[in-house]
Amino acid sequence: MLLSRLAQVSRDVAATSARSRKIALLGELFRAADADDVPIVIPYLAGRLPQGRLGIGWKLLGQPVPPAAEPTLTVRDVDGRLTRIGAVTGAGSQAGRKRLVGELLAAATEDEQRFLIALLTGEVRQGALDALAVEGLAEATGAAPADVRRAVMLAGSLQNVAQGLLADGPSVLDRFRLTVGRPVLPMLAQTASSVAEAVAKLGACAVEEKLDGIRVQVHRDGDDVRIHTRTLDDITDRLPEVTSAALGLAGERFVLDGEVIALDVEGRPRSFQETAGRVGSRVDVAAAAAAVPVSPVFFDALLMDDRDLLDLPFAERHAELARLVPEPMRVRRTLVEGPENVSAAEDFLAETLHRGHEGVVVKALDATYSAGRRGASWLKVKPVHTLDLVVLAAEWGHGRRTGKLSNLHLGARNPDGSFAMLGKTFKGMTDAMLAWQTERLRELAVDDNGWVVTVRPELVVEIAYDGLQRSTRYPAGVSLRFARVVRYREDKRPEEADTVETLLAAHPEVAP
DNA sequence: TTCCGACAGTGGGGTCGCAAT
DNA sequence: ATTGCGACCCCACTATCGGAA
Repeated sequence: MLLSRLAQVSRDVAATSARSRKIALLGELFRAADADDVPIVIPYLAGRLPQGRLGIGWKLLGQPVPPAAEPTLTVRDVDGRLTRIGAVTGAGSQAGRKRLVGELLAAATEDEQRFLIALLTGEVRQGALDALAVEGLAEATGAAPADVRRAVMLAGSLQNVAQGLLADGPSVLDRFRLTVGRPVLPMLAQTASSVAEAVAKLGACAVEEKLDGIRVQVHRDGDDVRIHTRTLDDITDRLPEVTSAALGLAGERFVLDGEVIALDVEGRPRSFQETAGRVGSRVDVAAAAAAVPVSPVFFDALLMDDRDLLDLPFAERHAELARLVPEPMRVRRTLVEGPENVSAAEDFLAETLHRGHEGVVVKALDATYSAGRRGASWLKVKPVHTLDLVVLAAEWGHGRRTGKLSNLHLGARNPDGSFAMLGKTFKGMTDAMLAWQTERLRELAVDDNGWVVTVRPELVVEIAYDGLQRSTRYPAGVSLRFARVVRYREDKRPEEADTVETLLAAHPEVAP
């Protein structure tokens, strides 16, 4: 199949807002693909490369290349070239990769170039990713969408399912079962604004501490232990302590879900930055582990011996977990029967925060494990802080925000009346707010370099954030974590904005 | 007819590792 | 030795479609 056909379909998919139409277009393309093309065509149309990321970003793509006049590239040709590009490493590799990418782009038409660049940078913005590709695949093969979706979650990959399905039909879907050693997409949580709201929604539930670490799925099969992240990357080699802990449990075959976190000698959590730095260290793992040891803390069991637990209610999965894993290696929790016991849940949240953790996750006791979904049966609750900050500048938006000032630069007051930038945010704005702030900030503009519009510091905005973190980038030595706009404070003057001093006083553990 | 679940988009800060400077 | 880039951790929120109620 020619690449030009994919580029055309991607354009058509982007051009329609109707999901049913997007799915039909994808299904049509998948039906037309040869068996050999399927492992390439499906990930491409889901916006991903079968090879994973290749170390090619905006910089390496360089200046525009004159396009070819006629489409000649086949998808298999492109796949082969990209595999070779990914294999280039060592000194001179950037120049080598750049040359090969340039040759590939030179062989592509304008349309194909657009698609390839989007694919390589991970920015195929066609309003359809994995979920709609799954629907398209179901349509192309006559399989039930729910069955395909489940197989993909269990396989951890759309590609494998697609290949089997197009070769052998819907009967292959039963082959995809939870297997030790093959990671499944983890279940995710939605946000609730309070414990009371979460308990009211879920009824009988477990309230568990939410640790600010790295999500892990741990598989053990005899002496073999594998550890995977939320995106299913294999990080086994970086976490010898977790491997030892898994081997120390009195079970031969299991799959557990949990978090790894660095704790200090008193058992209090170290900062997320420390945990993330440790888990990210690959070169000298022994030194990293000596400096920042991490602990696994589990909250769910997906498989035990040869029993798949995914469709059991959480209460039963947890009972299995508790039989295998001793209490210190499980998250702390409390059970709540319903809204009448909400104060117990609130007390537990307060205790958890006092112990230095991030918040709680409220989980329905009757819920099955919905792999890969951000289901409504897990609700996280974290405290939210707010500040009144001053807009120092704003950046022009992209995509559907093109022509709107989007990303705000936020500042707190210094003693001398100047402002210290604490970070940026593009979150929390409605379309109406975007329109309003674009107009208002243009009135205040003192400079526009085409990317950033600098403004007189007069507009006050209320910002919600999850906490402070150490920063080498910003002048106060701290930055806001997960800042988002709540509302504009036109009733406030910049002299009334919050100060760096009060901010640091509110987070003494982070203050430089 | 209205409501709501699921998705995609829009980017944020930090850290590590690698290659280039 | 330092700098810049890309990958991957963590993530909040809004708009929209289309099926459920």
